Amino acid sequence: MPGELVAPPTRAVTLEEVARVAGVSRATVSRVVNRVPTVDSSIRETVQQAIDATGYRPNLAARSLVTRRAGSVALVLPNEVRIFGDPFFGRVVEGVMGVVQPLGVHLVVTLAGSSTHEHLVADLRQGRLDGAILIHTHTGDPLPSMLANMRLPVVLSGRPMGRLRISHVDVDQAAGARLAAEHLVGLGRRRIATIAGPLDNPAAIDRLEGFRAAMADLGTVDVPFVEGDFSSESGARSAERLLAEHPDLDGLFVASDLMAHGALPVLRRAGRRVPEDVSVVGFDDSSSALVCDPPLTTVRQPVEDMAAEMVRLLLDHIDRPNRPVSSVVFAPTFVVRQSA
Amino acid sequence: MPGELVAPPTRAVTLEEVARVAGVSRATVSRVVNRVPTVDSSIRETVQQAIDATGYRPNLAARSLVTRRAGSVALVLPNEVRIFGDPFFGRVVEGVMGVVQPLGVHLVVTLAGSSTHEHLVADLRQGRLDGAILIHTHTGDPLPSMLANMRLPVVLSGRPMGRLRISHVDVDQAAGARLAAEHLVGLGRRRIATIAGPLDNPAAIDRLEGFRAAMADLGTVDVPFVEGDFSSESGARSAERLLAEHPDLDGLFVASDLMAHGALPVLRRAGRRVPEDVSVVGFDDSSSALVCDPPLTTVRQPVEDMAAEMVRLLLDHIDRPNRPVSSVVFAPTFVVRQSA
DNA sequence: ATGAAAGCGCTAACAG
DNA sequence: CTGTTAGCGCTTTCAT
Repeated sequence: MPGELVAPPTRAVTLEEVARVAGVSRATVSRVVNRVPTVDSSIRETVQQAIDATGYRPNLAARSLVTRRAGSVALVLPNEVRIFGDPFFGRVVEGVMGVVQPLGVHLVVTLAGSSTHEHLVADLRQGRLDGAILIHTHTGDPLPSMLANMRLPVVLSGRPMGRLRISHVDVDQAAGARLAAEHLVGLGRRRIATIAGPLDNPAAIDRLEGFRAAMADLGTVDVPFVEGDFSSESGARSAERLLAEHPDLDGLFVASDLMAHGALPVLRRAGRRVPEDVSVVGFDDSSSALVCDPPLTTVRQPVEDMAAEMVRLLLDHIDRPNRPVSSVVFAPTFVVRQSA
Repeated sequence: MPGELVAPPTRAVTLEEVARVAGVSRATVSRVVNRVPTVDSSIRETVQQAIDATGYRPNLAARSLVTRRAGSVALVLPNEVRIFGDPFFGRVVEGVMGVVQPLGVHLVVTLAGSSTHEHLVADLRQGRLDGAILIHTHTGDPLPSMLANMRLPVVLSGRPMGRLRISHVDVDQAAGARLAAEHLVGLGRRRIATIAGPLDNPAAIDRLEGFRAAMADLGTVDVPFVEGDFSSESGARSAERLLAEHPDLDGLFVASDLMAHGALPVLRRAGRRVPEDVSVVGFDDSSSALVCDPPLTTVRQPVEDMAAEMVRLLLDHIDRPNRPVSSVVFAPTFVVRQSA
């Protein structure tokens, strides 16, 4: 009966039916589906054929009801995603999807915010969500500690503030800043300044401190800096201030590509050519680094890899509730383009 | 016993327990939870108190098993999200979340791609997903027609190619292009050209045709154009070609902000000041419009509203499987910044 | 208006 | 190694 297999069955196929077709019990079919090793291979064969013939697909709701596993994890994005246009996001999603999708695990996206928190906690506790990945959680955000205290599976991007014990993934911020310092100094720059991120943010702190430490090692103990907020607009404002206070500036390390993106036009309008008059180095290697004029030399974070590692950690926490907290730190790389 | 209510219950509260506490049957509690009107108000009251006291939350898996509703919808993003850095994405998610979150519906994000297609179709058919929103689906992508043929709830962003009958929401592309044309001509520009998007894309086609039609109405029948691919890099290449072929260019309509972003530096390096020598108008009002130098005058799509409308349409399709296909078209607005 | 009971499709003891 | 059985927590007739 050609055509029968391609036509969508009106009614979903159940374990029961497969069992009937294969002439075995539901339990056996279930074992085959779940790859339980202790099944006679000839029976397994028969069952598999019945599965293929019927087009059986497990009903996840039913499974979820008994296993108490939802098969979905939350990705909690900072609200700034919309404000700043989030150049990061695509890379994060890609990295996460790479591991989650082959497993058939759903990625539920959520925007941080108090009303979300309640839903998130409820969903996690109800078992509608198995765990959560928190991206760039805001300082003072109670969510990380709340989830950690409830012993719910959670992984953070970036180190947590304070002494919170939560699994997280980070890039070696200080090492990245050092790469920038070495490059700038290696270029012969001597009047180097930096635009930092918001200093209530661990990543911003680590980049600034790391940069200063590296510069000190390279012989410069005093590095002028101004604090931005990671937005392109704050990059512009900060560059203006820096230029006013240090007109002889010849090197600039900007703690995010987005801020660098904002700083570049300011430099240009002030008559400074990049990279001839001042070399500028960014951080992230986000998509905005490429659309900068000139294209930005920057410290690259392996965001996709980091995101993939976050899910892996999370899934492990889900599988082994008593798994100890752990953190993994990735090495940054340096991407030389035209701005330095 | 202070502290008892705040401590997370080890075991989830079930309907059964609430029923016991309230002294009624499970069915009654279920009715209260689901706001069935035919419940005596005093009983409803009692039950509600029991619910509050126990901190009861329905188990969605159990509910889903019987209602055959997953309570989650998919958001299928184009793969280019990662390549182009997707300035759109934040706005789409925000719009969707605005309607989905209060309803407790989960948004499952997916990246377009053949391996995704199988999963998506399977999930939809098994009821693990209630419907799907397809963003900027690629031309020739079989997914839209596949889902439509299976009569699964689906909504598209942008009009479908061909004669496919699928619910969708779009912005009035031609009207947007007309706004650009009128602005440019109103500025006194007479040597106007345009950088189009990929012409296998409905939006790109509509913008180009709309622009030409408007220009014709304004007295110019021949508008030079070159075809880009919506990426910033193609914007740069296209601007180069246009400048080479039409050095006297004084007005430019670029079919996406990202391409305009790429075109601007090319103009500058060619010695053309924007907006003094050439006025440029973009399309989208994505985040990249703001980081352009100078900030981009552009045609704004009400992306958040459009996204919200997409979910509303989708949820309606889910609720009423025989609901007729419909499309809603939003009016663009014009945002004057400094590039024109 | 409320309760009793059936059953959604699946997994997991427990026997055999 | 396989089958039987008992639920998982909820909604929904069907009686009452």
